Amino acid sequence: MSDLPTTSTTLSAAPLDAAALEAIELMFFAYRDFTDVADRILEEHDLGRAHHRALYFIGTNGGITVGHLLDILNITKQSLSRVLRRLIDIGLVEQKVGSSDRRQRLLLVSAEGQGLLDELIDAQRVLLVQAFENANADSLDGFRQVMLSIMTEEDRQRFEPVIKDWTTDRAA
Amino acid sequence: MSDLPTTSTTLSAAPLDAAALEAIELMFFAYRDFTDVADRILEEHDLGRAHHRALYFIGTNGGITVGHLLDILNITKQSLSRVLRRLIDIGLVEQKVGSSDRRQRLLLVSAEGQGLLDELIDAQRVLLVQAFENANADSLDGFRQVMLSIMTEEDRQRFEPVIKDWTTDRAA
DNA sequence: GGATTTATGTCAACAGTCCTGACATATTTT
DNA sequence: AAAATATGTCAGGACTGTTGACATAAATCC
Repeated sequence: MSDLPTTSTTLSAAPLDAAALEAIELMFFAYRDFTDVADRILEEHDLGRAHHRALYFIGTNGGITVGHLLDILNITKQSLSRVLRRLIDIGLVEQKVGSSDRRQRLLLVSAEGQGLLDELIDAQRVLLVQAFENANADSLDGFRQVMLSIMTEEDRQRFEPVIKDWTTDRAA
Repeated sequence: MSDLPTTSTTLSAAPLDAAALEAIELMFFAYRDFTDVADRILEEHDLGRAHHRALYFIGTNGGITVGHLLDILNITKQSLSRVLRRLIDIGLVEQKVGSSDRRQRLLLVSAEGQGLLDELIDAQRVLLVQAFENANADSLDGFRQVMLSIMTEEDRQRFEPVIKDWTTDRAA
């Protein structure tokens, strides 16, 4: 299906280009406002976005190694170190020596860390659920498909190939 | 339609919540990879994202005032000043005294600035057009609807209520 | 078992971007 | 003439990212 691009590409170039130009701005404003709801919570704890990202991926990948976290975040270990040190010092994240490889430091969120993470996730989840409810039922899948297509193949592989069809559960 | 939330919300809460959790990560990875293609070009010119944003909104709003640009970007004038100074000093942006209000400094991209901006827009446009082509035809509208719903009402008003239905142009 | 590689941590310095607070100038409005 | 507005700038601080250099402990290789 992706082998006949020249024909359809040429024919639909202008409208797709116009949509792409609008999408550049959609990405900017939507992402800004999306991160904003978390930033307000983080401010109360004197934490930044980098702390949020680390806490998030540690929380959703309990026992993750430092190296794997670096792979996900795509930053240097020195950058992560500063953030991680802080999260550990204030007791939001804990470290455990790896069982099979004792060089590894497995990362885990503490109860307090989970509390903050829940708060952060809830804020963004509320925003997203509202957005999904505002849009029509198929919009969610379209959104998902486009977002997956925008990212690199490497990042795309972090996601499940398909999400279960939640629309059928609606009448349940 | 947004006045009967408890019923539909409760019934579809679990699946929508799951989709929202995934969407948090979709936003993170898609936005990162989306900005990355521009960042690589900016690096060659020793410019940052802040310069990109300013250049973009000046280029797409020729003659915009400093104050209006501040409204769009939601940053302080001191932050913008540093970025703007640089763009003006290296000749990518020019200023013109306002005709009706001579206190205003109307901002315009130079020919050289437009060249760089075209390069930046092209890079992201290619990525987006590919994404739109990978996804099915309706996905674009779903993507658009969700992105619009995520942002604040204030930001949403910057967009046209509807985009012309490009799917009909496909056979043209 | 000694040499090498790997996983992690840290010190130092620099850059980009954002913020707050304080002032200054020119122009418009009251 | 006084007050408000649009813009610019100086100073200093915070967060987050980078590079480069080292250090330690543990695993792996030969």
